[in-house]
Amino acid sequence: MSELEVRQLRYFVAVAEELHFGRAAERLGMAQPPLSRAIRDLERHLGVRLLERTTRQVALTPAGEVFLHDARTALDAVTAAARRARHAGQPTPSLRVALKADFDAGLLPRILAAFQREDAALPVELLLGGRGDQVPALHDGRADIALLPTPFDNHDLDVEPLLTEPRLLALAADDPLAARSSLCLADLAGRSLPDGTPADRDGRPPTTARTQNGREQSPSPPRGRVVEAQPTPLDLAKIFNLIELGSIIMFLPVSVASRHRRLGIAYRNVGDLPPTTLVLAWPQDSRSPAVAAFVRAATAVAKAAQADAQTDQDQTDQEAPQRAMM
Amino acid sequence: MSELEVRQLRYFVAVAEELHFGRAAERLGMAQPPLSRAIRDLERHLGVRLLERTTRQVALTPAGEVFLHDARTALDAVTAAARRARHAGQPTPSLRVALKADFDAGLLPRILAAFQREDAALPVELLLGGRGDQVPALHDGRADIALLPTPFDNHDLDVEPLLTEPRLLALAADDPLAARSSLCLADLAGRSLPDGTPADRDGRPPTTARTQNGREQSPSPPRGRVVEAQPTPLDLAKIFNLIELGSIIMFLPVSVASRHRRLGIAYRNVGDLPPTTLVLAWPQDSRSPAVAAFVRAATAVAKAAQADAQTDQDQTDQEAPQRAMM
DNA sequence: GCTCACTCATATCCGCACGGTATCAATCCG
DNA sequence: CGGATTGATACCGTGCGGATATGAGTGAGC
Repeated sequence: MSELEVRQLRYFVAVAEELHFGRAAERLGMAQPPLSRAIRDLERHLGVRLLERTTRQVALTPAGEVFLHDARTALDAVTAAARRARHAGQPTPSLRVALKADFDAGLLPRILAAFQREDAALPVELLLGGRGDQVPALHDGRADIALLPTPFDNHDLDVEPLLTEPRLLALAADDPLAARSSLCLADLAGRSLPDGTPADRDGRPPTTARTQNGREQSPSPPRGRVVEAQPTPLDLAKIFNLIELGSIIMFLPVSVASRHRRLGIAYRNVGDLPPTTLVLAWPQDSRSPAVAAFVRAATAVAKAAQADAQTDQDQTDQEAPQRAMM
Repeated sequence: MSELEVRQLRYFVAVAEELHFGRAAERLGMAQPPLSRAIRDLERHLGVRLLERTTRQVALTPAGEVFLHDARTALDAVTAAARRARHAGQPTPSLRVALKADFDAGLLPRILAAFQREDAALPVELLLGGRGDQVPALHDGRADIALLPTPFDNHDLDVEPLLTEPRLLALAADDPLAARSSLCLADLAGRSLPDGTPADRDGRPPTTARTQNGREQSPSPPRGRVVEAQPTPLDLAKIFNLIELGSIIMFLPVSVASRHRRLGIAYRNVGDLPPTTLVLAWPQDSRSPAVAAFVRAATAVAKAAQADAQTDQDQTDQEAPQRAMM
C-alpha cells in the first residue's frame, strides 16, 4: 500500500467536479488519456469504484462522494501547509486578518490599535475578500484569523463572538415594500440577494465549485498593509447600485447600514430577521501567540464597544423613546 | 508553483522527527542522498529554510516547526481520505466506533441497542484502542465516531457530552496514601500515571512521535464485530497489576472503578480531582447520517442513564447518607 | 435503422524525475 | 592530527507520468 499522492487527488477532484474527463483534462492542462489512466489507477489503488462511467455519462458513486469531500479538505490542508510555511519563513512575519470590507462593525481601527499594544503584536495584513472567502482563506493558509458575521460554515474553526447586532433590510426607496409599515421574511419571497440566493432562505449559499474571478479594486482600507484576496465579484458599491435599481435586496448589519445611507436606498426593519453576530474565527490548531493576542485585543474592544453602545442606546431611549427606525 | 506532494511531506516529517538524515532515510526505506536532495528541493520550492543543519546537527527553524505541524495534519487528511473512501466502498459499510475498553460508563450495550433501532443504523464495528488513540483514529479515517473521557485533544472534532462522573484514585491497598483520611492532588506529587505523566499534572500526555506497537488481545467485546485498533501498550489488566505493586497510581471514573474492585487495590476520593465527562466525538465535517443517528441514540441513552443514576443516588443518600467511599 | 459525433478506454512511446551508488567535505573526538 | 560521523554533491539507470494515435460504445439526427 504505497501512498496516495496529491496529484491523484487533484485529478480526481477535477473529474468529480466536471463530471467529464475531457473538460477536466483541459482544466488540468493535460491530455485526456493519462487522466483516465490516473483515475483508473487511483480506483485500483483504493480498491473502490469512485466514478460510474459510461461512454456518455460520468457520475459519482457514494464512495466517490465521500472521497471528493475528503480529497478537497486534504488538498486544502497541504496548500495550507505550504502557504503557512512560506509565510512563517518571511523575515518579518505578519498577522493576516481576513474580512469583508466594512463588515467590522466599526471596530477594526480600535482592534488594530489594541492589538498593537499587545506583547505578541505583529504587523497586520488585511485581506479584504468577498463574503464567503474568509473561511476558505483560513483553511488554505492565506489568513491567520478572520473577522466575519454569522451565519457561516465554521467547520474546523475556533470561534469567538465579538458582538451581536440587528440587521436591516436594504432596498430601493421606491420599492413597494418600503412603504409597508412592517415587514417579515415571508414578504420577501421571490426577491434575490446579491449572491443569488432567494431572500426568504437566509443562510449560506450552497457550496458549489469554488470559482476564481478576475482582479478588482476595493474601498479604502482602514489601516495596515492591504492585500487584495480573492476579489469580490460584487463589491458593496455595485451592490448598492443594484439595490437602488430595485433588482436585488440585501440584509445588512446596522453598523454597515449606518455607513451607507444614501438617497434611493431605504432601510427597513424586518420583524423576524435574526440578528447577526460578528465573530472572530481561526484554525483550531493555531498555536500562534499573535492570534491569541489578537483575540484578546478584539474581545476587549468589543466588550468596551458594547458597553458604549448600551449607554448610547439608553441615552437615545431617553431622548426619543419611540423614534422609528430611519 | 507546481504543487506540494505527499512524498515530500512524508520525507520532511521523518527528518524533522529524527533530526537525522541517515536515520530518517532508513525509516523511509531509502538512501540518505536522495532524501537530502528532496529536502533541499522542498525548501527551494517553498522558498523557506525549514531545517538548520551543520554536518553534525540538524534543527528545526521556526518555519520548520509550523510546517511540521501542518504537514502532519495534511498527511492525516490524505490518509483519512483514502481510508474513508475504502470504507465507504465496502458492500456493507459499517459504523466504526472507537473507544477504550471499559471506558463506556456501562452505556455501550444500551447505546448500541438504541442505535440499531434508528433508521440510519448500520452494523457497528468497535475499535478498542488504547487511551489517546481514539482521536488519531478519527483524524486518519479509521473510525467514524469515538466514545472517550475528557480531557482530550479535541482539535477539529465535534463533541457531544454524554455524562459526567467523578473520578477516584486507584492505588495499592498498602500504599501509605490509602490510609489517609482525605487526599488532594498536591499529595500525589511525584507519583506517576500509566502514560508516564506525573500525577499532579492531570492532562493529556505530550504529543510525541506516534509509536506503533505489537499485537495484543483485549477483553470481552460487548457486541458487534470487534477489531483490534492500534493496540494498547498497557491494557487495564497490566495497569492494575502495576497499581497493585504500588509502582503507579491512576485516576478512574467511578463506573470503571466499580467494575474492577479487587483485593490489593484501594479506591480513594481526591478532593480537588476534577470529574471526567464521557463524550462522543466525531469529525466536524461528517455528513454521515449514521453518525448523526448514533449521536441521537447515545444522548438519549445517556440522558436516561443519568436520570436513573440520579434516583439511585437519591435512594443511596436516604439509605446511608454518610457512607464512606469504599 | 444507419450513421455520425461524442466521449471514455487502450496501446505504445518517450522524457524526466526519483532513487541508488560512489565520493567529497566538514565537524567532532580522542 | 587522524579517524569517525554525517550531510552534500556527482552521476547514472529505471520506472512512472504524460503525449499521440486509435479503438469502442452510446446517444442523436435524418
